[in-house]
Amino acid sequence: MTEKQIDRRGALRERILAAAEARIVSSGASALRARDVMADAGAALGGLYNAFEDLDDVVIHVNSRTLGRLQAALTRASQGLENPTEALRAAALAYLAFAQANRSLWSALFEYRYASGRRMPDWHLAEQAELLVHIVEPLRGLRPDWDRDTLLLRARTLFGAIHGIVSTSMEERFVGLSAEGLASEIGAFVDVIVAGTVVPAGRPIS
Amino acid sequence: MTEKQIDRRGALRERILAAAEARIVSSGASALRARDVMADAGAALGGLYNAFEDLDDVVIHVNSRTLGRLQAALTRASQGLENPTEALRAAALAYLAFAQANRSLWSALFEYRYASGRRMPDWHLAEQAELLVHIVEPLRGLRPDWDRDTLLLRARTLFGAIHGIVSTSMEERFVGLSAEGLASEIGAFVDVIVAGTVVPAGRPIS
DNA sequence: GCATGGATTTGAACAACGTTCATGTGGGAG
DNA sequence: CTCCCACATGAACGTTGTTCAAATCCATGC
Repeated sequence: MTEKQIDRRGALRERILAAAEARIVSSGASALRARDVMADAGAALGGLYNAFEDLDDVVIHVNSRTLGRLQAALTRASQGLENPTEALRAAALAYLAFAQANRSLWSALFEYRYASGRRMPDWHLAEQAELLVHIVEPLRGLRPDWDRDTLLLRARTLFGAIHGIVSTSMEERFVGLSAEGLASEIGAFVDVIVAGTVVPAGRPIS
Repeated sequence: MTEKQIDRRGALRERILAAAEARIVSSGASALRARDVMADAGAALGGLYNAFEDLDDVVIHVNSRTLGRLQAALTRASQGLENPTEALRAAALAYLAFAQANRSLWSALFEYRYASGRRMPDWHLAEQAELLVHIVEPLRGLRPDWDRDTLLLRARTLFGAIHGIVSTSMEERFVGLSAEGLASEIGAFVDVIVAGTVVPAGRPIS
């Protein structure tokens, strides 16, 4: 394959991803249609299956981009914060802010269900696992006595907890809550976690 | 409408719900097909739209049943426990156990997405809100100083957190964890919450 | 320039889906 | 017994994602 062919292929992939992302932003991932995307991308319907495996594959790649932006937002929010509690709060609040500012893309990332039988590809699972870094590091400052496995385990649990609070609220499963109210609630939640996690005063690390 | 007609109508609804539930259990809600359900129920395809509004409506009614069983399991788990911490742990562990024992039905209840534009009916939202009772009561024992609104707010947050831990784990978003490991992790999480929530010793309730 | 051949692009065709609707039917009212 | 209407039926419809034979493109060799 020549360089120009690679460019053409890459350009089509790019146009498809841009079109799919725009449609997800405006109408949600569940309303994404192969015909709409390819019309927006300016190519024939069948071309989708030259550039990607199928429509789910397109969504996965859009999700990968969204994840990159989420990672950047979390890094930006907690960089330079030495205090573990502040870092944890900043990361949790940045997570919430990103979800609120990118509802549809965030829903596609965490709620979209692929066609039956499909599993998320390993490379995308690995990308998602890197979100835990933003929790592991503050947690290490809070509990220097925990080993790597314990840190990772607790970070995963804490991520699930914060994600659950955010998603339960975004789905409006129970009564709605204002954006600011939710932020202060998550701040309070992080404080409770920190208060219950720190090494008890006067009890030396064993 | 005569009584016999009501019986006939009710019997068909019942057969449809039973068939849909069985198919969700064995293949998941996303693989539910109107034709399969009606074949199992022993009626013509179009009959579905006499008994229910549409296929989503069938899923909602299956979900309502599942929710009833979940409610019963939670009530059974925490009844008679006076200690708030124990009651909270019991409810959280029962929630996890139910999810693990009823994977597909649980996923349908909390992850199924209705056709675009549809909202969950109010009566089903109200049913789901009753789950919070199992958290509000122990929380009231832990913090008698909190008023009704605060209790409800914190209960909703805590529900979202526990739900998030369970669902993150069930989706195998990160590395998998054994069933027992997850249970002990949730137990530890509840302990952390309780430790960070109780009225600080020596500080009188104001 | 031009012909060649393999790769890519195309869009008609296909199968599967939820939903609708004209038609058939069964059972209670008069 | 006859009417009548509410429910049952399944063929038909529109919309999907996906496939594939045919058309087209483009780098290469002469």
